[in-house]
Amino acid sequence: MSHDLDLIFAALSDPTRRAILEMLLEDDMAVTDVAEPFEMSLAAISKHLGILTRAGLIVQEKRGRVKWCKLDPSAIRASSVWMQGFGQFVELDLDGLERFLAQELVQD
Amino acid sequence: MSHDLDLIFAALSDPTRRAILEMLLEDDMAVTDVAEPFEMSLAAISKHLGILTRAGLIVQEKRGRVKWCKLDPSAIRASSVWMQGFGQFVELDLDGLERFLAQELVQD
DNA sequence: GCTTTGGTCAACCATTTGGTTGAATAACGA
DNA sequence: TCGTTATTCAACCAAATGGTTGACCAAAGC
Repeated sequence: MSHDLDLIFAALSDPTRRAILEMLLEDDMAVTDVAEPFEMSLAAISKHLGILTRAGLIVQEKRGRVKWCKLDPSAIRASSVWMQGFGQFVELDLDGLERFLAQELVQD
Repeated sequence: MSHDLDLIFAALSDPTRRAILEMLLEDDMAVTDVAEPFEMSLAAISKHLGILTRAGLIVQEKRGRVKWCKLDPSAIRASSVWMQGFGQFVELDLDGLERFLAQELVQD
């Protein structure tokens, strides 16, 4: 529950795990399907998913023999809040954020 | 120059380094002064500062025998931009961001 | 029931990480 | 010039990380 920034940032520091998060942005996925595009063992992916889960970045729910993985917004929000503590940085980023929000509106 | 998210998030995953960043938010500091509140060797802090520098989170500038450390916004911005890719998350965080921005206006 | 499918566990390995200490370097102050 | 201050370097260490493989368990499917 309490968002551990150590775990969150450590989880985000690995490119495989960031790629997994980006995949889950598209849709919820089963473990096997998450593993498919990567050139590493299923066990390795399973470990990565465990790290993402412990960091609170995803949740895993077992239905039948399939374990579904889906994004959990709360941890990303926690780290994002920490970053917002860097007021001057957020201020400097307003341009980018504005562009982003404009783009969001188009997509709706 | 190219912001390496691996390095940035790995740098942010250590509590000592996040504390250092928060200290530098107050003011630029010399290496010895950065080390003062921590119960670890100066060499260890020097390593942490190296990691923050390589991640692009701070810049170090030597004047005389003193090396000054200051925040560098660009890397935080890079990671923040990556997070913004998670559109649904940003959307969920807009309330907090609005409060933050309102607070910023008061401070000006 | 038996076989396949989905996923984890355990043991292992190489590499990286975060710390230590002691020596080295470089600039300032007297 | 000499000692002090600021900082890094090098060697070392224990623990964590990211991967492997093979055995294992549980749920379907035939």
